[in-house]
Amino acid sequence: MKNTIKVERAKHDLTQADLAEKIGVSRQSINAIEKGKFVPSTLLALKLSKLFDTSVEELFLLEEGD
Amino acid sequence: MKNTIKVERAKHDLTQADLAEKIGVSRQSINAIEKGKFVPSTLLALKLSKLFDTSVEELFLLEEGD
DNA sequence: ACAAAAAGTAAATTTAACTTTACATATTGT
DNA sequence: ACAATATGTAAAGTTAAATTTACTTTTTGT
Repeated sequence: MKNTIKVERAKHDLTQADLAEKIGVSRQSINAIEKGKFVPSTLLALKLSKLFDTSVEELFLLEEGD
Repeated sequence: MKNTIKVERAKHDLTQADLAEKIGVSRQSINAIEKGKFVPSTLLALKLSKLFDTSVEELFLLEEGD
């Protein structure tokens, strides 16, 4: 499972802390998600896709073995 | 958080057990998700939207307070 | 170069997703 | 009505998501 959060964050000029605050999670959670340490809940995924005006499918990409 | 899994399942003529097997979770998980007892992981949400040929956004709907 | 801001990391804990087993109720076909 | 299939539910347990605190490293601005 890959994700494009770092890129979207750059497009929207947000720091990890900014993003964390906007969607109501800890900064470390954003960092961990970007680094692929875990996959966020559907709730978070939806909030992220909404904020970035994209889709969950574009933000989170299924890979072989998922 | 609402979801339209029951409807999609009907469209595709699948039982809860059928769907559970197809995406690799227990039947009770499907039932619990349909009943709104919990929100599935992003991984499951993506598998469901793929199987039903729709989007996570259409399958899972954010509500007030989410 | 220096300071400040941003990002990375990690251990310990809490909360939520998901499983298993097991049984109860509802629906459908004959 | 009866049997089979499908759905609902619940308790107990496991796994994964997310938090908190706290510290280190990297990046950016002046």
